[in-house]
Amino acid sequence: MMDDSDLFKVRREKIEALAASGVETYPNDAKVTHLSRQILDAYGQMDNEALEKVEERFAIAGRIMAIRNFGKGAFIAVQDRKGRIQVFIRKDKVGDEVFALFKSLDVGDIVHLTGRIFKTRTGELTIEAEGLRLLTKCLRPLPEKWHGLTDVEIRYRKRYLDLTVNPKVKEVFEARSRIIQFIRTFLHDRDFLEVETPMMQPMAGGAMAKPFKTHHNALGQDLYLRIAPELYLKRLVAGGMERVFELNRNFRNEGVSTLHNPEFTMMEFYMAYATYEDLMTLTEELICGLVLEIFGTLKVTYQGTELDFTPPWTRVSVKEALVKYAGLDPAGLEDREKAVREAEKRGILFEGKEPIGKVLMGIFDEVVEQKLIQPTFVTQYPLEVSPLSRKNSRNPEFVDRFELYIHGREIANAFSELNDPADQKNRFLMQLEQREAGDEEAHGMDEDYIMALEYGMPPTAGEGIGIDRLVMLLTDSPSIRDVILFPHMRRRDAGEPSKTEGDEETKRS
RNA sequence: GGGCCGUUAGCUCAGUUUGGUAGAGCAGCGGACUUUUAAUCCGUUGGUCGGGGGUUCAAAUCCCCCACGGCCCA
Repeated sequence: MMDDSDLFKVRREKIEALAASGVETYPNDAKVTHLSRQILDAYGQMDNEALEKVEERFAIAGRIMAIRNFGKGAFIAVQDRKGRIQVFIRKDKVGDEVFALFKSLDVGDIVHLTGRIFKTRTGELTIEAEGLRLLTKCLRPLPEKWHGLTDVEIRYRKRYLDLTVNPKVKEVFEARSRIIQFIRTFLHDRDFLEVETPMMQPMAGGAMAKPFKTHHNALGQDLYLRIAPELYLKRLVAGGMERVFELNRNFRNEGVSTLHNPEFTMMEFYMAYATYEDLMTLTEELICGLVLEIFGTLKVTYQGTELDFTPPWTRVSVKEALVKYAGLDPAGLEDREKAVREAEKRGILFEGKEPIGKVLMGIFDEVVEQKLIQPTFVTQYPLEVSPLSRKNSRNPEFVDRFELYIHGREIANAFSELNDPADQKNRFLMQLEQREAGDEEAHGMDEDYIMALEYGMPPTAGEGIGIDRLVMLLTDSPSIRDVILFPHMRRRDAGEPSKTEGDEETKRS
């Protein structure tokens, strides 16, 4: 379709002409000696007198991002993975043949350049070209040099273009990589073992969410994409892997928004002989370490709001938070009827079957969550919404759990794990009741997990941290799509179901 | 799921209120120019106006449906 556009045709003809003249059009033998950044760092401070004494020759490669032509000379901006450097090419230096090749090049072409360095009149360190090769032709015009690519839909669908022309985008993903690297190192340093557990599970457990369903043809078996790795990781703890973590994708069959992508990255870790209180301290250490790594300070700005990560962070129970942030009368927390009335006052309606814990959390989600701007640990969650969590010793209606909120968003969820198999079985039965009452997200019964607990899992604390949301905070990104390279987008040819798709996928694997 | 906004040249955008031959800048093409950096100057090509239907002598513009996206709400 777009192959017919004049711009495409002109560029294809250029490369066909080169091929016809005997030039290898897609060579792969070009050797690179320097990155743009290395040259600028090493020689950027020198004046021309000093640069003249530099005998070294530099070979760079990258994409042409700008061409400024002057008849028998030209400036071009070449972009590699570390930035851009300017190259000056002059006819009397490179000769007629190479200069003619240069004249046929376009912005977007990937080239190899060799030469010496000097400074221009305006003081910019520049390579004076002695050699030039076209490595890869860019057949389609790049977005405009000044405004760039701003259409967010195209940015997400064609991320390669976004990365090429919007340098900030790459910085976000470089930060993401550093964040993940930091987390791995942090946990390895504390003797955690990184593991990988099934993403395709016969039943999707470990969280309350709707799963994606798929099917194994040879086994004739339905499978679910995991909503959490939790139950497998705890089986590992039962097996003696006392400290494990997994940093990988979860899948939840829910809506998409600036905070939700159907697949998202979660880091879960489990630590035997620790409690949820130990994990609060560990979480402060981890996230403060990250914030310092990325910003060099604990006070950072996210979307115009200053966040202060200086520990210790506020710790407040769900009930205290309901009183403090939602203005509930403490008496309204006592029984279900009063709680429902409090909820109704705030416009939140309940059908009539939800246990009190769900009612309290309903108010919490609606009213309190958005007010937790500074890093805050919310503790002591109702039993009904925490089927895998250990009961609090003093108040068994609540569990030893916390969630970390920053900027009104849940960033982490952790608890002292329930390792009493009888209690766990009862909790699953409670969940089944909720499921029968119409709660599609209620947890299912996992007999094998209970059996693992029957063999014995040591007292353990576990936590999940939403990596995408954390990266959003640490890169000042307003949307989760800005921190996921290829966020899920609705297909554009939605009306036309493709018959071959399934076949292709089988062939590929 | 609901509300609002958007979709016009490869890219960034005017043009829609008030229907009357579809525009600009950049990119491209031709020409001038050997220290520019959004280089400059002269000339010039390029459009199923997201898709479909309707109203009208006439629709990018008004009406309806659909697709995709963004923001807000649930």
